[in-house]
Amino acid sequence: MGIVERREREREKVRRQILDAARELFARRGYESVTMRAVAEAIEYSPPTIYNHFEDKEDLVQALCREDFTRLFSALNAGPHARDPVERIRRMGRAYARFALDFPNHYRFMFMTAMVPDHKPNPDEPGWRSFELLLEACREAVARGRLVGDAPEAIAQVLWASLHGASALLVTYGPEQFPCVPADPQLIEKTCENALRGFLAR
Amino acid sequence: MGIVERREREREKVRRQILDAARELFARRGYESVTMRAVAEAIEYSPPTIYNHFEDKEDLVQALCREDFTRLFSALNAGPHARDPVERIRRMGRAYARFALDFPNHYRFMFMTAMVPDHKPNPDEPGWRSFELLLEACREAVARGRLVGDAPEAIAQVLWASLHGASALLVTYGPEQFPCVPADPQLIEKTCENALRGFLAR
DNA sequence: GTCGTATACTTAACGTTGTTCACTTCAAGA
DNA sequence: TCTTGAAGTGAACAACGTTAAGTATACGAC
Repeated sequence: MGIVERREREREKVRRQILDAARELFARRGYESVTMRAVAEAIEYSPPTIYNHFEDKEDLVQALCREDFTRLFSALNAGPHARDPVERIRRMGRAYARFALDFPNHYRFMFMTAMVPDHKPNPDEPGWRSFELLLEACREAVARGRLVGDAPEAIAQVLWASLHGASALLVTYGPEQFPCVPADPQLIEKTCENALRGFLAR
Repeated sequence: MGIVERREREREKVRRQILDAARELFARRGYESVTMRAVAEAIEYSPPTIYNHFEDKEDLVQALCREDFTRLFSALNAGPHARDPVERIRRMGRAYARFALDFPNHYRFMFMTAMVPDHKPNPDEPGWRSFELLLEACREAVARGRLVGDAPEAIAQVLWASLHGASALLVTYGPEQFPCVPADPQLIEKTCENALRGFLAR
């Protein structure tokens, strides 16, 4: 009865090829440059074959991003587990920003692109799970009196928003194209630190 | 010799019609929905006519955004001129965020979309001029000892990044689709205030 | 008034995109 | 041996941005 398993494996293998080819195109040149035909050509299949594995182009890129974001969340979790929750937030912030700068097209698609209007967030999504990590650290920091001034949920959102802002500006403009004055080379670090400082108990 | 002037007026009138039709489409349904054909149909001309007034679609939308951003910068400048530079920053922040939420598609295009790689920022661009407003207020605040901890240029960038982050998250997800916990209804206000607090002299 | 000329505009088309349909092929189960 | 179901393909469709070629018209010069 290994037949259906073998078929399943073969199917999975093609799916993998599609994802890998699409990732290459997507990471290098962004959403618009991932054409179904280009992906098909890269794996030496005809374009309609992709539709046997993915509903449409958006579904394909979503799957792609979900994979890579899963890596991010491992990165957020990895490293020595700092005892101090504030230090933990700092390290997560650095890993988060590093991901944004290393995979700007993924970041753009996941955090800077409108979803379908009726899309409800889902606890299995990496976005949800990563925010939970931050939220947990904030809860602990508030419980220990290290962060003050608001509820952990609000603090976590403000911290995320601030760091997202710095990351998104760099993803959008690059360090070279800021208006008026060039981007501060430590913009991310400073934004993260300043947002924390606003909540830090003294 | 009013003939060339009249011709010029007629030409300008068509240009206006194009911009207004495109604005309607763009504001309501975003960049992708602004098709040259749809704009042409709205003004009852044939599609190629648009190319007599704009180089291509991107040029059209750029012109559109420049117009509306000019309004933003008036808004940033308007209102009673607060004596206290920190209060001025607060008010600019509110006007900025209001613009982002009122015109999310404009905001997305100007601040969340990659420009052509070789594009150099331009002092006449509204983005540049608005940042100058913020920078000026920061310089004054630092000079008066109201904000401390870094150079005015760095402070201005961190403040902008933080506020942009909150605005961009709301533009992307809307208040309903945040992961894990719903968006704090005061996210913008809190992010802005927290970023300021981090630099405030005590 | 008549003749070139420049300008605004349109029709038709090109090349590309995402996606669908009808068809073939071929292995698995009855 | 026949049937069935899935995988894969070629051709096509509609929509897109954009361009080329041609037409009409209003202008300036004779």
